[in-house]
Amino acid sequence: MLDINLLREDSQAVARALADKGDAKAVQETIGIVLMMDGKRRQVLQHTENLKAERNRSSEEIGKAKRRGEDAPEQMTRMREVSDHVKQLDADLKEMGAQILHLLQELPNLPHPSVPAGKSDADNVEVRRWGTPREFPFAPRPHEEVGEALGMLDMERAARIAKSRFAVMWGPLSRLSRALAQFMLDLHTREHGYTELWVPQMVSAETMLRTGQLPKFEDSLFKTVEADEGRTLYLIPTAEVPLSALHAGEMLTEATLPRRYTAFTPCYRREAGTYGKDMKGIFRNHQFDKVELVKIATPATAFDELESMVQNAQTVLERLALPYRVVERCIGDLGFSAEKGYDVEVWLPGQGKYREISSCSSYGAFGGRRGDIRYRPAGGGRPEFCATLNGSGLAVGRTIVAVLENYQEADGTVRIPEALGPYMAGIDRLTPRR
RNA sequence: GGAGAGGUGGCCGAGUCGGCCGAAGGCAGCCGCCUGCUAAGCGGUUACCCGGGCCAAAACCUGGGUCCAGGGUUCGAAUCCCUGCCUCUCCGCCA
Repeated sequence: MLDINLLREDSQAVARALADKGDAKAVQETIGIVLMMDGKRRQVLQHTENLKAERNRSSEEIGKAKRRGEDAPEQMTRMREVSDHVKQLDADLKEMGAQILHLLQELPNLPHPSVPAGKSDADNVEVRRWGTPREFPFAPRPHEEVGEALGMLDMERAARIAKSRFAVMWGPLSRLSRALAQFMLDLHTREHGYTELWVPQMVSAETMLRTGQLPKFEDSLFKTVEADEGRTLYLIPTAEVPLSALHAGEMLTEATLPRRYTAFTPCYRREAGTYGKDMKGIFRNHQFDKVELVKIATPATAFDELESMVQNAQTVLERLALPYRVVERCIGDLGFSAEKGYDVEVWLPGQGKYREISSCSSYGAFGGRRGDIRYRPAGGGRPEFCATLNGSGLAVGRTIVAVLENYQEADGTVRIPEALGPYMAGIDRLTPRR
């Protein structure tokens, strides 16, 4: 959520900055309405506060009179009217405030000036590349073929017991999944300074609102059905949701910042509107595992924290010897809440492309304001909103895809990356089961 | 599932028969004094949010709101009533 003061001070600058991020006209319009309503609300607010001041004064006088043993019937009658009036005005104010808040929440974050221009992911800017894609003496196959040939990836039975876009992994492949998650968590907690958390995988509608998932992305969430409709729980689409909601409404002390959290959870996504896209295998499924990284920092350090977070994600791929590139997302591809962000894309020989395996974003104070996470500055002074960041470190499902494709051999076997040695109980190669 | 207790400032905690309570006291923080260092001690100070004034901004002044949340009673609610959420204790039950 943007700071409304930004709009009051220079709405044109905000409108210009947001022009490329969404529907420029709609944004312009929203800003106009917000300012109009804000002005009106403040007028009513002043009026109301004057009445309240009068009421407070009067009530005090009445109190004093009563203690003297006197009575003040006329005053009480008059204040009764004032009170009724105030009640009505308060209700109006509440309504106006809610509307303004609602509109404010529809405005996306301002892109940082360093973010490259552009409309879609096609305009993202490659910032670095690591590793050399392996030369195959045969045509490398896509992961679903490799997995199915191994007899370890079973999309058919998964579709039968659930529906399409679900998977069953057998034996050593299943173990590979677990090994990858374990490896990533160990890396981030032991070497990158993150604290591992175990969090709810279902959260309240309120939490979904506070983390920006609702109302916009209702279509892409799975929700549960409960007897009490008011308490519907949603399955998390990413651990970012519970992690970034963790300190909602809290006041942190600067000395404890930045907080670096990581959590391994399944993620559930409806993937509505993606029919026909990445239909094969486990690249885009309704359920997948992910190790998530979340940071809560001071706004001043947010960009440094973003850079180190990307580095943390890269390290996972480097240890697994998987070639990747990093692109900086352009304004159009930045997303609603981000002020700056990078995607890490892993090389997939089966597709002959680099594909996203991690997305790291800095939300800045926009995230802290929306989630109401503040900190008290070290030297004292007024509380400030924290900056929030998040990134994948990494999506386990897609890492499996990358391993299957990059480590496949002509004979249909798949080698296990060396870094996973300690986690695979001596298995160094996946060989077809019979 | 049954019975009871409770949710107060960064933290702990007091709030009597509704008014003099944004709230005693403590801890922690900050400023100053003192002290070879440290520890201790002494004095002062510190809630948050939103308007308005002033204004480049802060400070400051001023008004309002906030004692889990939402309603209600009342001239006036941290204090009374209702609902919800959460926590704790005891009993039962299940793992």
